[in-house]
Amino acid sequence: MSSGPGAKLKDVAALAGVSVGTVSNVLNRPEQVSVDKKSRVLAAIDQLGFVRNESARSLRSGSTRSLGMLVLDVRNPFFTDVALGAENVAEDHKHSLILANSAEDTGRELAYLDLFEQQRVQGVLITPFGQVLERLETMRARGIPSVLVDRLARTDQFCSVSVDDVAGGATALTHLLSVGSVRPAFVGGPFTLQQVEDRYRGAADAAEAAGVSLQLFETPDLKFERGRQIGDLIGNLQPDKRPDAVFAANDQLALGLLQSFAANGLRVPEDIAIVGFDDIDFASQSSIPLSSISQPRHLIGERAAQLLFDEIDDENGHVHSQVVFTPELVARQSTRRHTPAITQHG
Amino acid sequence: MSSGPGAKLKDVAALAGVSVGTVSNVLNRPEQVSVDKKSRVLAAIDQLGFVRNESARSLRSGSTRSLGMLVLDVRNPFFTDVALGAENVAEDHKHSLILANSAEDTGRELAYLDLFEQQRVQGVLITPFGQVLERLETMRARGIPSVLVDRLARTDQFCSVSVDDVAGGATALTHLLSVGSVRPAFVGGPFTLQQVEDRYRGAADAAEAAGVSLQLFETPDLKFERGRQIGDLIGNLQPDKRPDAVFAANDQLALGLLQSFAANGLRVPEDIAIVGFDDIDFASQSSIPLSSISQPRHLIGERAAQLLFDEIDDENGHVHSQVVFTPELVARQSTRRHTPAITQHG
DNA sequence: CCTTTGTAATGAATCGATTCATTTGTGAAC
DNA sequence: GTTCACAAATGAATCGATTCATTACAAAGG
Repeated sequence: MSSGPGAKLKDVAALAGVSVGTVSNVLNRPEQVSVDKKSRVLAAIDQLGFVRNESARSLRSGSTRSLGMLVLDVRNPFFTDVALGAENVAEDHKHSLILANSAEDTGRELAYLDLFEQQRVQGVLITPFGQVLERLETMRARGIPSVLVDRLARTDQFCSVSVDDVAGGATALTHLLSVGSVRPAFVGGPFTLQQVEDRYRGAADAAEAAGVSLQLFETPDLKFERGRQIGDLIGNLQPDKRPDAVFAANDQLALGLLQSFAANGLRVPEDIAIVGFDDIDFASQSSIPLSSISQPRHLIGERAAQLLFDEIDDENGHVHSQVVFTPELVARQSTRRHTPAITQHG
Repeated sequence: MSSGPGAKLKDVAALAGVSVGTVSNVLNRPEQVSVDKKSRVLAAIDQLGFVRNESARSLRSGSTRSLGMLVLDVRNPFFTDVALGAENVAEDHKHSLILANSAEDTGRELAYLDLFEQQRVQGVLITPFGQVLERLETMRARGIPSVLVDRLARTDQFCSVSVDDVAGGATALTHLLSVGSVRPAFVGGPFTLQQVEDRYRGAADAAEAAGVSLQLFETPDLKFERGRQIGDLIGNLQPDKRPDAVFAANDQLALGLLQSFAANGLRVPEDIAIVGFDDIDFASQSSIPLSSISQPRHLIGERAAQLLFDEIDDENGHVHSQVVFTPELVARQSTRRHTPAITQHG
């Protein structure tokens, strides 16, 4: 198990007194090797500290045991959770997952796709940022299939795993109404983001169905700071013109609103209720625990990886499918119904 | 730029009417190739959609352009930030970074080290969990050096990049005293974690130097839930026996405390001040922004990668060094001095 | 005109494991 | 005793790029 650097298959074979083919068989088809030779080989491997050279293995065998995964932001726990789900499945298939970060940068996105191709990964999980579908098609033509994650494939050329943002938006707004809101508002943007668009549409439709109008605060991004800014704006409105509940397009914005309201002396949920989207860890860890719409992150990663292996293993018979999960409400204190009889202190 | 799968160097050479050696030169030493042949080769590459096979490249050249990085928890933004810093440096060296997650599991840790060895990465950045130093030594003997991240190397056999937790602890406690605390407490554990031990020691020493006693609430882990639990415990103490300020060993704990205090009607910082450690994003995004001790995460990753390349590039002349950063206080509302004259509302 | 020098280009050998057609060995069946 | 079937083991060919010793050619110098 110790010894000098660079022992190779040949050395192991020599020490064990067998052929290189046999050593390779011990590694790859142990059931075809007699017990005594197998143990001699294993002993030799141990003694020499032999580590198989993966480059050589995959060059000859034509298959790397790895998948590539390209996400928009590794710092975002949503994506790391999805990645962990995918990694679980990859592990079951004895593959490893190479995680890369496009950081919402077209150049980086293409560079990593190049890298994945050079590494000859068996398949790619990707949340696309730029216009890469065509590129992904040519990659598939060259034998590297891909699955879209957190994006609905509009064509039937791809498998995809996503979440029904329209339904999520509807759920959020219905919840606000159910806890007594009569002047709800939506905070989020830009509407060029499909997910923002969908979440808003779901909420707007639900409001209309209930005969309530939905106020709109459009933002250029979904960041915390922006939430604080909009929160200050809302806090300065006359109490009778101020929304009594807010649906924020994601939790970052919602946390920004929450901080601003706390600073401006607005009570949550008594003066104004808040529901976010994503249910990141910190939603539940906020001083006033934040209600949110939760996506099955781990499951998204798992399903995506399963679909990918499905295509890898059955190149021809595979039919693409679109998996759409319905997100669920997690109600917490930020939308607790305010019962006037019992004034809450906490 | 498109076309069928699997074009190889040989095909490119044939199409361009040159030898394979020349094509390889275009890829690796373009300055040694005449302009016209170079352009013909590039045209052929484009036409065939040739993508170089990285396995073959690294098998022959004996060098993979990649580093391995093994962290305790990819979900923790601290580690992703460190990884991004390391990735920047790797990129400058035209290397890619393979990020893996030991998830504080000895088995996974060893499995990934195996994987890195098989992949023949050029070097490893690691925050060790189990007893792997010996293993890392044999890896180095086989040509794969490593640098310890967020851990001080006790031997001079390794480079390491870490943070002075003792100093950080002292800073935290001194700060609490400076904003008027007379009954400070420390929350954290287990003390088998070096970092907890160090942070406590720093704080305890600072307290002693100031002639103040430091109350200790020891915890079996550093998670949010635990913080809430301890928070409830503290909240139930008699006001005159209750600490007037808490230093939490990390921000997760601190956020748990914060939530508990809010729920129990304790005002922060008026009734009790809180300072955390790590300065994660959500420290500043909490309803009551949390003071914290900030570590230069990005810089830690950069320095670690630089040290690693230093050893990779200069195998022999390299001398190991220990880089220790001093963390800095970021004071926010959770430790704002309470001036009795002006009662704060926000 | 011959030699020298230097730049471009060539292509066979090579990296280390896997594969597979072939050989060896063993026991059963006739 | 010969044949057959089957399992175990062999080792040469192979994957696709890189490397490097060698060749080709042109320009410069004498």
